[in-house]
Amino acid sequence: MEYACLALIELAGCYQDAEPLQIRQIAAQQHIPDRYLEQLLATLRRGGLVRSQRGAKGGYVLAQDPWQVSLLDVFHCLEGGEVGSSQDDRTGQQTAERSVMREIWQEAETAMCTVLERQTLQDLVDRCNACRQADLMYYI
Amino acid sequence: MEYACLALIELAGCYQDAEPLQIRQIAAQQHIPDRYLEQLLATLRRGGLVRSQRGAKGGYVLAQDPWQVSLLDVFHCLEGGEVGSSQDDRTGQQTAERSVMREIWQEAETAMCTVLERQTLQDLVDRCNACRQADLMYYI
DNA sequence: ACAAACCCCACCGGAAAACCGGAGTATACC
DNA sequence: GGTATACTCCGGTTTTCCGGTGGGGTTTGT
Repeated sequence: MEYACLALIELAGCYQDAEPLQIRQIAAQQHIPDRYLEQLLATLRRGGLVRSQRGAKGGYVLAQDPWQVSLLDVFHCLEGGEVGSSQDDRTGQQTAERSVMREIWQEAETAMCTVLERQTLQDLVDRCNACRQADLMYYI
Repeated sequence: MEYACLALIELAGCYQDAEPLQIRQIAAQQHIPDRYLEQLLATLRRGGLVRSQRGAKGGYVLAQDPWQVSLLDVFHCLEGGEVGSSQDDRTGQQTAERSVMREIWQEAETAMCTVLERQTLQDLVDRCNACRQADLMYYI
């Protein structure tokens, strides 16, 4: 979840370099176990968020421009495709209370999604830079 | 999480009866395993949301009026008290990316909470009744 | 050919949620 | 008081998810 976003931020930061970033580099930069990150990037690739270049000098590149990818896209990609469709339907227990609860949960989730929707990878990169700037100010 | 809310809705619906509701009844009504519901209600009791009456003819009653309890209260009660304090802090890896990600997550959570905050138990009961009415309409 | 990189599948371990079971203990009612 | 009711506390089991690891295989540039 979080690791995938960190990797994407890293990729977005080097987007204009046109050089693929390797798993090892991202993992070292963000202090993430590389073997695990590999799986996450595979998921992101299957979701069409990144493209991979195999072989020597290979690596990963963002499939789209950083300002076209929202955090919501990342979430939908990671959450297995179907999120709120975890219906049991066992014996068809559809009490009024249950459906109302689902409604509320849906509303809450939607509220969360709208927040994530208006945060693109570019925004995150910018915020990171601003954050680092502030850190430097602290030193002076 | 969800089960606790269902139970509270049930309790809110019988609030004016001044008769305590038993676990068995709630469990049967909402198709929840009763032994599990027992634990949830114990948590809600410790959180001050419900009161329990022991012995024969005992059961549970809402501790406050249904319109004074929001879903957010329920959540805070169930989420163990401390929610956002799950920081690892292992080796102090506080990269700019990580703190930015935490910020976003916080924002998303806040958005969800504000939705939950303006839904009281009374609202849910009303919505349930409206839902059932609509179901009856369907029959005609 | 060879090494650097991605690719795939399967497993492990811990944490949390969901779910029982049993031994108490308080209360109502006779 | 005695008994039945029904909550209370404590522990154990199963399931699920996430982070993490291992051991292969396949593609690609030099």
